Amino acid sequence: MEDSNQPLTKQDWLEAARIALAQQGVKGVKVEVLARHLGVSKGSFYWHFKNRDALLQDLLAYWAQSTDLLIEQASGKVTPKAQLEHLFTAINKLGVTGEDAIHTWAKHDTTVAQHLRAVEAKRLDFLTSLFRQQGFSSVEAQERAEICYLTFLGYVFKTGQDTPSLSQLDELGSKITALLMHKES
Amino acid sequence: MEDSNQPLTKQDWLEAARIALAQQGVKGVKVEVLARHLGVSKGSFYWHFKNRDALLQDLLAYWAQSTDLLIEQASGKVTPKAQLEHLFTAINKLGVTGEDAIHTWAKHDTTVAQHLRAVEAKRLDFLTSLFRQQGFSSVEAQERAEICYLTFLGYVFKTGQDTPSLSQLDELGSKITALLMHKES
DNA sequence: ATAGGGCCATACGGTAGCGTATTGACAACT
DNA sequence: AGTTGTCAATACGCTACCGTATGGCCCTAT
Repeated sequence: MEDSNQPLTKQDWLEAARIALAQQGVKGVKVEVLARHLGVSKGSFYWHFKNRDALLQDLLAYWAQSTDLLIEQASGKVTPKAQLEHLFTAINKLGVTGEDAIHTWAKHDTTVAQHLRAVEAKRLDFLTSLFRQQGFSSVEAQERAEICYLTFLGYVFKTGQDTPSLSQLDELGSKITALLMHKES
Repeated sequence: MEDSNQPLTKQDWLEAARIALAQQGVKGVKVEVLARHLGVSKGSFYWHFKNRDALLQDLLAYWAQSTDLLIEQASGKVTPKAQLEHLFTAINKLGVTGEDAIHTWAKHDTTVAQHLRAVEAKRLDFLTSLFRQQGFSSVEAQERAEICYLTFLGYVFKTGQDTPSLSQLDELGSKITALLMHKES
């Protein structure tokens, strides 16, 4: 499978590993399985990577980038509401890359846990700043940011397409934005 | 480890498996590893269970019960607000049994997916009924129930104790209840 | 043409885990 | 004392996977 008669690149392996990670978790990222899936032998793998751990490390860095890109992209919008909504739609377009696998992974690997903590700090900081721009107090902004983030996490974690009314991430984003960005009085 | 010189029961194995599932995911539930952890050989395991799959099936049923118990318990409270808050505190007391592992598991096992769907339907129906009792329309109640549920999922999925302000599930429950149960006008 | 490097196949030894088969310790009952 | 049932140890074959060692093919540069 996946024949193209072209020599494989490190990126090809990374992409295959990313898919395996998203679908099967870390323990599903297996050298010989990836090799079979790419239509080569593992002799190829050990030319591109020192060992399996090296692949996993690259994979982690590869994943960590996406948050930076998303935040940078959303910062372009003008109002906080628009930025928050844009986040959801952008994530929806990208598709979710296996956040759940990363979180599960982080439970057993200290390095992964550290990276995850850093990434989540960035995400929460950005969300908090949005709510503060909306006029909420520091504490209130932080709490709403967390609820917003947890809801997002819950969504990407659910993966079941059986959500009745808020099936699309877009719709969820709109609803969340309306509920949490709304200021009374 | 875990010596007590008492003969093991099926429940002992189930409990050990439950912990392994929560910590390592399905692929972490290994017969020989559990045996080592229980201080016996796997000869014991294959007396209590036909094979690994049988254990996993029992494990799934074991998990599915908890939702029924929780809903039944929460139904005792009078107001919808109290019921919702009670859910969070009760869950907090029980500790979370590895919801994330179940969800990840469900991605590759159709049977698990079905059970999970059923359990989640129960949960959402209950939450929706709470919001309807509060006076929200059918659609609005359903949407708020989903957001509430997703937030909960996000919390149990996060597992990182680094949540700054809403670190306890109780606090999150209060905040969520206040935000979502509040009716304007 | 030939020498070297990029990319991969094959073969090997090692470990971990599943499941089976056989045997054994120990208690309770007769 | 002997029989039976409960629970567990041991030994075995099988598969999947990791990592290494070695050699081969093709392309390019000299």
